[in-house]
Amino acid sequence: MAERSAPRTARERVRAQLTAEIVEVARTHLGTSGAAALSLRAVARELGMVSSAVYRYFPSRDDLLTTLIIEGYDALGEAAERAAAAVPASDLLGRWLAVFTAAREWALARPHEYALLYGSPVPGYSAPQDTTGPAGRVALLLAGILRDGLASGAITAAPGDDEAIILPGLLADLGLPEDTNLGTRVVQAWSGLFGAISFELFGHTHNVVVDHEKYFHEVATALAADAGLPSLG
Amino acid sequence: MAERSAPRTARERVRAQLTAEIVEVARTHLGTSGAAALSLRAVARELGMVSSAVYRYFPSRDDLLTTLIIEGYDALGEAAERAAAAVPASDLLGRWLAVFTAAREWALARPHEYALLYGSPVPGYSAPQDTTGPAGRVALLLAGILRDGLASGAITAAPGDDEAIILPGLLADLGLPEDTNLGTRVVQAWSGLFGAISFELFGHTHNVVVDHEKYFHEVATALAADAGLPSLG
DNA sequence: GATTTCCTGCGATCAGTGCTCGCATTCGAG
DNA sequence: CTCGAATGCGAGCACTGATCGCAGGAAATC
Repeated sequence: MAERSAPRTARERVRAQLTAEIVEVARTHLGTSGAAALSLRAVARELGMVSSAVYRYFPSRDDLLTTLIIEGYDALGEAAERAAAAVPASDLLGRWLAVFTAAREWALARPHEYALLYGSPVPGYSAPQDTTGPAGRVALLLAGILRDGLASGAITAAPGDDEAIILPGLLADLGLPEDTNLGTRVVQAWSGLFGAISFELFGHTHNVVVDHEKYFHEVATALAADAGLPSLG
Repeated sequence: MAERSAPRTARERVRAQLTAEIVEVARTHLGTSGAAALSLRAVARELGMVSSAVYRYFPSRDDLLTTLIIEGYDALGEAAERAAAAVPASDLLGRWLAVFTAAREWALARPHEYALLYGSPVPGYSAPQDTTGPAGRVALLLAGILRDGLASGAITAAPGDDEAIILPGLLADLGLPEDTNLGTRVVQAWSGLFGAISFELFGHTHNVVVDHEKYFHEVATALAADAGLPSLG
């Protein structure tokens, strides 16, 4: 298991590359056809190999999907982090809105991949446990903004029941106090963010909202206000 | 097309009943296996007929799913309406919370059916157009509460850009003014409601929220406050 | 350097799926 | 009573995910 990250032998190198190629082709197919239509055999065909050969790299179709999910969470998280980092750290509302907008734009650019992350869980019905890390990156960003605001005094947290609602260890990890409602507000904003994106992307606001961008901005600022962010960053 | 609702001949009667039976068996299978695993052949087997016979009743698997979706929206809407009707009409916050709680409980009781409604759109990627009616019933309820509050003076609407965000004809249908933000808040609450349910059901708040019921109540009241509902109904 | 183990790809195969089509049977309207 | 429409059946097509035994070649061991 040592030196897993640095493939020494030629065999390991070509295996790593072929694995990456399979994922890449799969993501392309995912983007055009959707997750339900993703066929392991079609991926194999496009790579010029027979279907059973793919099973040397992924034990099942669901494992391939899980890889796509993890990479998707990572890509989305990185996009949000980059967008937030481009805003002055003191501009709390600006960072908040940057995270929201980046997440929406990432989703709009690849709806099927987004649906894989935040739609119905497709592999069986068990939430993949090893995806919790990458999946939380966006929420981490939002929590970080609140923590910074708390430290700088820009935010005065309202008293609340966080310790009874949010997993206590998580609050500690996030650096948030236990007797306020900041943790709840973070989760609410997180859930509201992807709820809004899902509603737009899955067509629920079709024939309801005419200016989706403006609506989204409205939701983002409302959630920011709920979390205690002052209107002027 | 006349007298569609009252089947006269024996043939029409048995056809209507068999159609209903197919849907019922399909919903059972959906509840245990999930939408992706719903097999038309399995449904046919359970009904003692051959798979091709089902095609006399539903032109395709997706049409069967569409029927399940529409019936699901209707059932969910009816559950929410009944819960809201059980609260005194003057208790605005009580009605609001009743809608929220009823929707969550409906979803928790049948996660797969809920996922069919508010998860990733499964038939191809086109949002079924004939589902927009039943799908809006919950949103209609929320809008009705705000309209009542506006009429009784319990709510004073904040000025807003609704006419630029929400489809104007819809605002008129809902009886909401055009120069406030009530329409936007309704949609935000609607989206936040199902965002919260989806997050809980799809496992995103696993290892994050410990008391889901309390958290949900918190979100519901926060969205009510955003919409202008006073804390005491 | 020779040998043996392991890795990899192949082809055949299995069970299952959605869906189509032609053939009987049966029901209901004329 | 007759004829057409509705209904069910079974075979069949093209496809899927997944398994298995077999061959060739790379890698590790002797």
